Amino acid sequence: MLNLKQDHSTLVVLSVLADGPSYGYAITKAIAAKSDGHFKLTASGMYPLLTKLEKQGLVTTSWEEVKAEGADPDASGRKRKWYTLSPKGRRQLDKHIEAHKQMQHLLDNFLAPTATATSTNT
Amino acid sequence: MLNLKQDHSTLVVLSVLADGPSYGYAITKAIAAKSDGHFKLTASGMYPLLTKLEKQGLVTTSWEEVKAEGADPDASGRKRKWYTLSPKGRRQLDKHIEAHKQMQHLLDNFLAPTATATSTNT
DNA sequence: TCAGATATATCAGAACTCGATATATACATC
DNA sequence: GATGTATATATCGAGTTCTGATATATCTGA
Repeated sequence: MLNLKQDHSTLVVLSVLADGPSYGYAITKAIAAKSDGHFKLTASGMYPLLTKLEKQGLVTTSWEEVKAEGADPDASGRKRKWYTLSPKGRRQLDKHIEAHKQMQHLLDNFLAPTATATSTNT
Repeated sequence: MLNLKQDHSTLVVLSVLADGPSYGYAITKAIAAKSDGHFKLTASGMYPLLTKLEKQGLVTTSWEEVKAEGADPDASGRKRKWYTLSPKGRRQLDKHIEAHKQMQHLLDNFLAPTATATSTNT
């Protein structure tokens, strides 16, 4: 079980929201499912991050009541805070993906089997 | 210019040392060169990390004097602290590489082109 | 002599991490 | 109706990490 750091969390959360609006609890479940149970983003990591994304204008939010089946329509039940990826957020996701790919590419130079500097022609 | 975080720093530093012993200043230069000038690991990130690696037994160290050309052999000149990858460090490097590859693999699930959330229907 | 490169190292304010805690509803089972 | 588990959002705080600034000292070339 790998705890995600902010960089990866941001990438992953924006990616999940690119599939459509969602809310905190569902996002944590989606991340666990999509990573085959390997990624873990707990509430204490998720909510501060979502608040940050909102402040940066990458997501927009709205509250919605969760009506229980056959519940009194006037009763106030549990609430969900929905997060929707904004156009700015989508552009940011693209940037994050690009940056991630560049990072991977650059790291490849360090992951190669320790070459004994043989022939390296250009 | 990307500042490296500890996870990546560790991977990259151990990787550089896998090519042979080196010292702090040279490692920062090697990282910059190997990453085509994109990775930056400053002194304030490098030395605490090297100390940590030493404490963990991943590297062994030794001081060596840098003799100036034609200098008095008895004069005490500038010193270098050399870092050598230990067998434990090499195993740790392998583990880091493996973990990194798994992370990449898992992240792929989130980087795939999002179905068509940019819905075209009106 | 002066500037810039080499070389190691710490400091401190800021940011981040993450288990624990708080609050509340929903639902199945006993 | 009590009990436990899942759903749902959110903050706290001790510990760790990050990073520009600072300190110290040597070497090299103009």
